[in-house]
Amino acid sequence: MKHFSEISLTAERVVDAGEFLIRERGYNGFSYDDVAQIVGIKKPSIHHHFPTKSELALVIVQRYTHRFKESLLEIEKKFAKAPDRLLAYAGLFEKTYLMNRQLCVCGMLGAEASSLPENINHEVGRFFKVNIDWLLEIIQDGQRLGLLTTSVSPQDMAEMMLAALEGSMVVGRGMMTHIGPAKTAENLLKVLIATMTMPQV
Amino acid sequence: MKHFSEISLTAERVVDAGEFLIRERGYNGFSYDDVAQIVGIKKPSIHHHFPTKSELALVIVQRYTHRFKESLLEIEKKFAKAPDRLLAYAGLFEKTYLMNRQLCVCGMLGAEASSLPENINHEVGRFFKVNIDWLLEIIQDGQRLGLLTTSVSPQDMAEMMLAALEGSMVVGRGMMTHIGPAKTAENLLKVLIATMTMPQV
DNA sequence: GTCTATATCTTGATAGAC
DNA sequence: GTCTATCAAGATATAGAC
Repeated sequence: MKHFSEISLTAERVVDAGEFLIRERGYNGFSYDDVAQIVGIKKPSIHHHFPTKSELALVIVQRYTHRFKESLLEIEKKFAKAPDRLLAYAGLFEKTYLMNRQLCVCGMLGAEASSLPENINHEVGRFFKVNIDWLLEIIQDGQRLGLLTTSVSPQDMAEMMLAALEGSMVVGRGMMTHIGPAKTAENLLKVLIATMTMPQV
Repeated sequence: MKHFSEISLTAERVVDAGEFLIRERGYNGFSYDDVAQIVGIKKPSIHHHFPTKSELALVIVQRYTHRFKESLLEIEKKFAKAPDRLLAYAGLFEKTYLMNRQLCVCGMLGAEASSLPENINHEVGRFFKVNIDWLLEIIQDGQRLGLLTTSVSPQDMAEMMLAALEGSMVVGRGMMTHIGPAKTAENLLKVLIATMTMPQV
C-alpha cells in the first residue's frame, strides 16, 4: 500500500472525500459509491486507487495524524504558555467542528472501534497516543511554571482534556446548545489554571 | 408504535439485543439479522415486533433514557453531597463500559447523528438534556454549599462533565490505557472541588 | 486511470403459510 | 408469533475493454 505522501492528485481527492464522509457519517455510514459521487468518478476507479475500504480508511487516518502533528508544531511556535497552547489545541478540533459539526476522524472511528478492522484501530490508537503525549509535555511544562494546577497528574490531565474535547463534539451533535471543543476547553482551563489551593472546611 | 413499557417478553429481548449492538457497533454497524441471531429467532420475527430499524432504535433510546432517569433518582437517595453524587453518576457509565468497553447508547448515536433518522436524533437530544438538567441541579446545590468551585457556571460545568465522560469512553476504546468514565470523573472532581481561589502571580 | 459490466453478499423489508 | 421464501436495493469487489 502506498504511503499517503506519494499518492496521485486524484487519490488525494479520494482521501479528502473519505475523510469528510468518516467525519460526517463514520466508517460504517459511507460507501465507495458515496466517495465516487463526491470525487466525480465511478466506483471502480476508487477501487483502482484504494483496493479495499479499510486501506482507504488507513491512509485517511495516517494523513490525518500526520497533519495533526504538523499543527501541533505550529502551535508550539506560535504560543509559549501552556494555557494558550491548550486553547489553540482545542481550536484544531473547533475548526472542523464549526463546519456542520464534523467530528474528529479518530473520535468517530474510536466510537466504532468494535466493528472496525484491526489495523484501523491500531492507527486510531496511534493518533490518540500522539495527542496524549503532546498534551503531557505541554502540561508538565505548565505545571513546572506554576501556570497549571498540580492537583491532577500530567497524564491524567492530558487524558481528561482529550476526553472532554472528543466528548464535547459527540454531545454537541446530539443537542441544540452551543457546546463544542472551544467552549469546553475554555471552561476546563478555568479550573485547571493554577491557584493557591486551600481546601475549604 | 408501542411504548417500551407495554411490549411483550420477546420484544424486550429484541430491545436488549438491539441496545447491546448499538453500544457495541452503532446504528450503522448492526443488522436485523444480528439481532435475530442473538435473540434466537429469525429475521422476519424481528420485523413483526419492530417493523423498521428506526422504530426499534427509538424504543431502545426511550427505554434507555427512562432507566437512566430512574438511576439518577436512586443516586439522589443514596448520596447527599454533590461530589459523591457526581462520582456515582460517572459510575452509571462505568458499569457498562467495564463490559467490553460498551459505549453509552446516546454517545454512540450522537456520533452517528448525521446519518440517522431525525426522530432518533430528537430522542438522543432528549437524553442529553435530561443529563445536563440533572447535573445542573446537583452542581448548583454543590456550589451553594461551597463544595464545588464557582469559577465555572453550573451549566458550563454540567456540559463539561457530560462531555468528559462520553469522550472518555470513545478515547478509551481507541487506546490501551485505563482511561474511562470513572477515572475521568475522579480526576475532574479533583479540580472541581471547591478551594479558596487565590490566583498566582 | 477510467470506464461498463458483472459477481457475490448483505441489507431492510414484505407476503403468506402454519 | 414464528417461520420459509422472496424481493429490490445497496454493498464491496473484480474482470476486462478503452
